[in-house]
Amino acid sequence: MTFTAKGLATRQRIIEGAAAHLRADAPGDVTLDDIRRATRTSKSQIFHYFPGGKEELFLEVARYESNQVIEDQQPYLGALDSWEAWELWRQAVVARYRAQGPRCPLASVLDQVGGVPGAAEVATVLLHKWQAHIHRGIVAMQARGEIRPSLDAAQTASAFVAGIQGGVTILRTTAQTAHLESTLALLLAHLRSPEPGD
Amino acid sequence: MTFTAKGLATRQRIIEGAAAHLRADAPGDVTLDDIRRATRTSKSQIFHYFPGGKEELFLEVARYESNQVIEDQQPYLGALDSWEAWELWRQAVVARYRAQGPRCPLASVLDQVGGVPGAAEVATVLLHKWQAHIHRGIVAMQARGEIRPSLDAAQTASAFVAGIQGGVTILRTTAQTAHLESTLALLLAHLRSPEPGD
DNA sequence: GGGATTTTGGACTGGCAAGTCCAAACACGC
DNA sequence: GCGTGTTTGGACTTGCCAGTCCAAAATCCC
Repeated sequence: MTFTAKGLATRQRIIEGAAAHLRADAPGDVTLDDIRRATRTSKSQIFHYFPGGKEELFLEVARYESNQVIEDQQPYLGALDSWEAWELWRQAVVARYRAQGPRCPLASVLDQVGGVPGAAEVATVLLHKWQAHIHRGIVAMQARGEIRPSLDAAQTASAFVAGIQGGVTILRTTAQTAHLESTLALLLAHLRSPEPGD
Repeated sequence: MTFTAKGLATRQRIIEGAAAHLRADAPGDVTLDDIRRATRTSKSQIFHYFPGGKEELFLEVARYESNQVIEDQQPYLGALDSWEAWELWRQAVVARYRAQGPRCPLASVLDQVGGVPGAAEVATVLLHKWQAHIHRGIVAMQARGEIRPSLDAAQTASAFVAGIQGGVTILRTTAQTAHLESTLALLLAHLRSPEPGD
């Protein structure tokens, strides 16, 4: 069961085609026939390249979209070492989710796979990476004296991730970015707020 | 198509039985036969009391669970007019979600109905109520001089809702309350922080 | 008590979608 | 070219589940 170069290309085409299809409006319940149609492939190809069937394919798509989430915040997220970088990052996050609207590619695909353990793992890994970037940024800012040392970097990074996550969740159901923006504004203000008594 | 008292009791039993079933571990895809079994009713009863079928029934369950979410935070959420009340409220929220673990009753049922407009509305109404309570609490605290007047009450209430929402979402996939707790701790600290320059 | 109405049981239907299977086309090394 | 392994098409099977239907039992109201 080894794949040739052509085979691998087809496999990739299926993943990306499925991802594109899941990004479309209100995908609802997506069937393998939908994917088949969207990617101009046949049933046997899907099972040939993803022996685990639907679950395996969708997990692959979830990994793909999960990488996109981080990618879309670069280069800012990777180098939060100045107030300017933080500001650009905030704008990138808001812009990305504003453009995306209520359709969240990653959430859509995770909805499809449901509660299998692999899905939780993809989400957990993403959250960790995200939080680690923010944490590094806060520590860097503290090192250069831009953020008060008494601020709990771990707690703050955790709150950032939770706030963004919540803002995006609310965006998905209300189609409003207001909550996402409020959270980011408040958290950035919190970062900037001086030592009490300064 | 009018219902007698007995009929209404059956109808209610179906709603509550379905809610209980949806709270069980990993409900996955819930079928009407599951509900039928869990409530000791027959197919015809379900369609008799919920002519709209699965969608109507599950929306009813969602409304029921949505009320629970607010109820479980009372009486604190309705009277956030002292630091003690805020603290008790925070504890109630954390305790509730810690007890609930990764299974969120409301999220489970909303997962089942999917993207129908009614589902979004139930969620939106809940968020609004929740946010209104918090907003009232902040304004009340400002009125008695416990919170600096320069704090943007609307933005902060919005961030609270987003942060809690995100914390709960993360709890659902990681089974950890850490993010929820970080967010609440940070936001409460933000409420208490003094006027810059005081 | 009796006729009208509501409530209940559960068999049945129809459609849909995941996964299987076989055979045909194709690629690649020799 | 030839044989072996890979890739592709698509018909078919299988099982599931929402929703329908009819008839029996219970209830209500006069």
